[in-house]
Amino acid sequence: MSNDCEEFVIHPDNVAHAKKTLEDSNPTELAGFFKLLAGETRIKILLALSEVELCVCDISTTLNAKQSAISHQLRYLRQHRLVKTRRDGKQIFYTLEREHLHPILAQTLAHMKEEEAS
Amino acid sequence: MSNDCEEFVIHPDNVAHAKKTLEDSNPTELAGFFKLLAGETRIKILLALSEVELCVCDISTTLNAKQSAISHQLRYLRQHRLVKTRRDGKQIFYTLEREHLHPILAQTLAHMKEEEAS
DNA sequence: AACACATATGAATGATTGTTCATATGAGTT
DNA sequence: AACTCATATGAACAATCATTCATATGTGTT
Repeated sequence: MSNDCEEFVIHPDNVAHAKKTLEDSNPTELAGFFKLLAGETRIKILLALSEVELCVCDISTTLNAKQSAISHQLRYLRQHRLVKTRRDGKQIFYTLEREHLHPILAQTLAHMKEEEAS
Repeated sequence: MSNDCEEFVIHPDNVAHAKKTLEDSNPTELAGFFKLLAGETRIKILLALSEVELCVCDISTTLNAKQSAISHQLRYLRQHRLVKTRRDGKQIFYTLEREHLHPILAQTLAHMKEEEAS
């Protein structure tokens, strides 16, 4: 019935090392960051914005998705500083907030073309 | 009532460009990849394995999590070729499958230390 | 001021994902 | 062969997340 392995340390050195590695990182933040990129709609938005500025309307046309779905995702991206907005009349234009773009994401977006091109 | 913006193209050039960018990438695959990293438990497992080999028991001790939760996540990581296994008697040891580790993830794991250390 | 358009948002619904419990499998030990 | 330990897995449940619909806000136009 019991699974005592959780009460004994089987490989103390490795476990100690792994625990230290964990403590030295920030898994929660990391996972949170990847969650942003883990949605197809959000990734599409980021890719769509990777070279041009688009208004909400353009984005929903591009992705062929409902305006409100896009708006909700944009809010999420906005809150996490991945995109920024500019109002022009009735329209609101979105661009990538490149300064806040985690180097990892920047690289990813860059990588994409190369890989797909080959 | 209507929101016609989805039927008219507001900024044709930008939309065309964005559509092309989208077609040239693979958003579904990309999102799928990030989904792997978007779980706190999975990221912790990957971090824990980043420098040492661990058996399932060690991992659940390290993360202070239930064995079956870990096993389920390990299966997921295995299926996606992020980790590989080696059996030694009753125990099964997990290591990162570095060859299959997407460059993005490899960099991320490398980055971590540097950033947290500073 | 009334209207139309672009975007945002709240609430509800549906889909996806993670964890748990119970149990199965497979290896070593007696 | 019976038993124990380590891991895996199926099914149920809980939690999280994305999308929809209805409606609100804010801007420009008549």
